[in-house]
Amino acid sequence: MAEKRASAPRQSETPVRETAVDLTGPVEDYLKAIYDIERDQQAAATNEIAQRLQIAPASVSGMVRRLAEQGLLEYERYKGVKLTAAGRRAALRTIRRHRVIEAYLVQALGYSWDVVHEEAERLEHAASDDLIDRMATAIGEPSTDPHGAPIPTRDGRVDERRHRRLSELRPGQRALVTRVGDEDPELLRYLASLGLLPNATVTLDERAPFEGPLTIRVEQARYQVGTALAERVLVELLPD
Amino acid sequence: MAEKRASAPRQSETPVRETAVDLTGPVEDYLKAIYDIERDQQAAATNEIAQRLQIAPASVSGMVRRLAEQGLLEYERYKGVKLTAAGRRAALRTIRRHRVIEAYLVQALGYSWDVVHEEAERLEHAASDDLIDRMATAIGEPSTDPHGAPIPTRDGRVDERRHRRLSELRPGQRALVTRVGDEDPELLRYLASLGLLPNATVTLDERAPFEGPLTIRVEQARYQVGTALAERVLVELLPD
DNA sequence: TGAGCAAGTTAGTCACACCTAATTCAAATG
DNA sequence: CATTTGAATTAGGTGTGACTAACTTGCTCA
Ligand SMILES: [Mn+2]
Ligand SMILES: [Mn+2]
Ligand SMILES: [Mn+2]
Ligand SMILES: [Mn+2]
Repeated sequence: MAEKRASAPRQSETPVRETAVDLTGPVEDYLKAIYDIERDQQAAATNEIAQRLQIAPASVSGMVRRLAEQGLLEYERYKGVKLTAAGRRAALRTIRRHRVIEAYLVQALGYSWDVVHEEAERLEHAASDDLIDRMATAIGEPSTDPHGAPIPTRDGRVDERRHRRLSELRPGQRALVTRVGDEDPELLRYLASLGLLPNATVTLDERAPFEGPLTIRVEQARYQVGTALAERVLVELLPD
Repeated sequence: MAEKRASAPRQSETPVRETAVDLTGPVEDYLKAIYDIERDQQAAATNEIAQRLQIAPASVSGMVRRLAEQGLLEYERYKGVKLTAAGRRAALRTIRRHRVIEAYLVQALGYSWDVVHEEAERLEHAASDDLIDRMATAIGEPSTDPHGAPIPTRDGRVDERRHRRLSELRPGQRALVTRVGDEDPELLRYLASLGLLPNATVTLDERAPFEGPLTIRVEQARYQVGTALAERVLVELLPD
């Protein structure tokens, strides 16, 4: 027993500005969510954070104020939040953990890709940096997780290329699947059944009007898929 | 994101007696500690629980009352606590997790035995049953952890044989090391340097009077060790 | 320009898990 | 059998992270 708890009492009299140590699980999840939202929009809105974390917007207001006081966020009331450098560093550390864990579970323990997200969502807060590094080494330092998301390096660098969505292709265009949404096990199982995995080649044949279904080809096979699915598949355009 | 939190709000109006679901990390540690103490004494004293968990006795009083209300403990004020059947089940589940994790870290990831306890102390609360089973399978379903402690089975059975301490041997007796204390990394490193690992054969040569140092032999080599060390090494007597 | 409304914040509450200080209890001792 | 004492409990308090209900704010559109 005798483990350090995150909720230990403040006993330091000197309020020294600490270098982002020992964040709680919930805080790590906030930072991840904000990092994610910020990649699309320029600032993360309260409601969007709340939706991703499945909590009430009022709860987000409170937390966000505290994180700003700790120097992890820039926050102006009614204006949304942005990560500070410290906040971004912490977010990337957690994201690295999450993705290394997912990759390890699949490659070393035979997990299927549709269930690893949930497990990683908990383990990311409990694993030490050392464990994460050992896992990464054991599976050959992969550069992406099982869903194609890039794994940040130990020192917080990450491939930030923004890919286009399968739904944005023009008929006739061929592309490489680079990354798919990782949160919905059902979606992942369905994608697998279509062969729509990272590194697969996909061609958009037709698009029905008014956000209608797309006709795609994946390695010879033809499928019709909805836009909700096509929006969650990121691709890289292939030259003709 | 979107993970289930242990600190979710109570929204059920019906106070149904639930079947021990979803315990928090601290609660799991309490149950483990109480299980451990109960193996030696007949009931776990408040102060002893507090000491093991490194928290104030007052905190234990409060927690113990809540756990009793949840049906995990039998508790009578000023009389100490005992695990109920449900409490014991939960304790053994956590202990299984802890020990499987320790074994996996050593056997699959090359950890050294002196550091795995701390890592397991956190991971035991985050890993799913499925992950634990996969880990166990991956390393061949070991029956003990790296320190010789028996791993409970999936269905909560465990080898409860009580071993004697090295300090209790009589001069001339030969014994097999079965298990050593797992919490102190320094002790573990020292034991390793003496070769005093599970499955080693040890002979007690002499014992100095008044709790004095013991002279032991481990595979030909002769050492003098203190009683504090010898109390933390469990052995099984070998016939002459 | 000023309603109306959605987004966001504040106010007040709760459970959890810890703390210190003060008090109570039980068991041993003279 | 009263006193002492150490173990245990109670009282009161804190920080975290959630909630609902009530409010403010800022933006859009008539
Ligand atoms: Mn994921
Ligand atoms: Mn998480
Ligand atoms: Mn251990
Ligand atoms: Mn623990």
